[in-house]
Amino acid sequence: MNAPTAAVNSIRVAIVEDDDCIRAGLVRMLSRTSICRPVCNFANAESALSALPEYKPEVVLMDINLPGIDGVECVRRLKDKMPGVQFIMLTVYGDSDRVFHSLMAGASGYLLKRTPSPALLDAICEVHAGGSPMTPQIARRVVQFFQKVPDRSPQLEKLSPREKEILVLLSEGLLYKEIVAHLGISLDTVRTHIRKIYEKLHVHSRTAAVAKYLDSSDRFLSG
Amino acid sequence: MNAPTAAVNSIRVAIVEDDDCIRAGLVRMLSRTSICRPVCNFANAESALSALPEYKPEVVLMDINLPGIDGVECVRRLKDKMPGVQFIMLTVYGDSDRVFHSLMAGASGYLLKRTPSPALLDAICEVHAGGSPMTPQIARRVVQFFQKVPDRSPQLEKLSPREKEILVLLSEGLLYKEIVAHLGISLDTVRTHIRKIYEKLHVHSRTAAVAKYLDSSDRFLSG
DNA sequence: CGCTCCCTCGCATCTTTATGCGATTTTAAC
DNA sequence: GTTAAAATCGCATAAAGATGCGAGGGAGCG
Repeated sequence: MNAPTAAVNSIRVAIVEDDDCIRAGLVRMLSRTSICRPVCNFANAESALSALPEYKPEVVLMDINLPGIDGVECVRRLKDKMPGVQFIMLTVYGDSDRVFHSLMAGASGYLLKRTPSPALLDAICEVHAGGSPMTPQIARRVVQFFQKVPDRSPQLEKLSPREKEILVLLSEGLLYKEIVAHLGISLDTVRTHIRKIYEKLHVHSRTAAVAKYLDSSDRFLSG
Repeated sequence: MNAPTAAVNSIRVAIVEDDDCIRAGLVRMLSRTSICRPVCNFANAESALSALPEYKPEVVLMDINLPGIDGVECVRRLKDKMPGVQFIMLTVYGDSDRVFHSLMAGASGYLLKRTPSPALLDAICEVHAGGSPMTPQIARRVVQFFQKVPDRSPQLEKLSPREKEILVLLSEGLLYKEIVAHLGISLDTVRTHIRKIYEKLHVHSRTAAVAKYLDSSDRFLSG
């Protein structure tokens, strides 16, 4: 099974890349394998946006730097129309901001353009199988995101258990009277607790307290 | 240069793993290369916490499942004492919650125990070079974090640019009058915008709006 | 025992928000 | 060239929130 002809079960791949040379190279590379098949390719986001969906690719290789509409925005719009399609971003270097914007736009993988062909093929398979291929360098950028809150806010730790409990309810948008109903205490008691919370967090409004709370702890997880 | 003897410039690796068999296997494997060198190994977190720092490892392979203090907590405490050391978590399968807890505790890599030896060695080098090796499956878990609102909050997208702008200010805890000063518009205009925001988000208080906003979009990035 | 902290409750007052019902202008879309 | 949406402003009223002052009961500590 080394025939370069398109296998029926090969992964349908689309390419969006403005450099003619690189684009042709990718097409050629994909054509030489049986696991992938280039079904279409575009030199800019505009043409990809209008014509790419017709080809029903399963995986899209997307250059992040495109003239006009850039790769991130292109992914955002395409992902909206084709939620099941997997996008791999290609970039010349790991631009931190764009990594996140791409991931948030719906991309699943993030590779450097100088990735060798075999690794790129692996990545296409991985992303097609539900993984998120990315270079360790780029992964580190992502990982650092989860580490940037070293000591979950010193002020927050000064709150008493009851105060933390109420702060959580505040952050969920409950009215004072709803907190009253929820905790079975009087309105004035709620006021007193919140007053203390404000003192300890050095704020003067509930939204500021909530902002400080949500901004300085693991709003990510349950515990 | 195939001598199993410790090279001077080899990466100093520590191992924390409660399964004697696996631990011995890792030590043996690392001993057979010139790029790494096992400098110590422990069967539980407690002994690692007290003795590991003395050996000054550069990379630590940490089993996530340990009796008593678990691997995540162990990393948290060790990372506190040795910020420059890189930790790679080892797990039998990709447990979603623990992935994040590990990353937040300070781990940089996350691999499955069944990772083949060459790949594990690569990972040690990568983490030592500032990367974050992880399997594509685990990377996907991390990536999904940035996408966890598949259609990034339908309601939020209905907001006009100005409304989004004001919502951001609201979420930072600014008073109406502060928003007035910030945007150079009248108090009543701010009211009108916020009224529309409430309508579109189906809420009736600023905190509820902020909660909805922070809970369903990119609180991560600038724009 | 006195001290401190937490949780509870009350009253009074002032500020901030929420919302109903308007309006005009500009710009983009059909 | 009408329609629609966005951004701007105004007035009025009612609800919610912020804050000052005070106070009693219980848990824990030196």
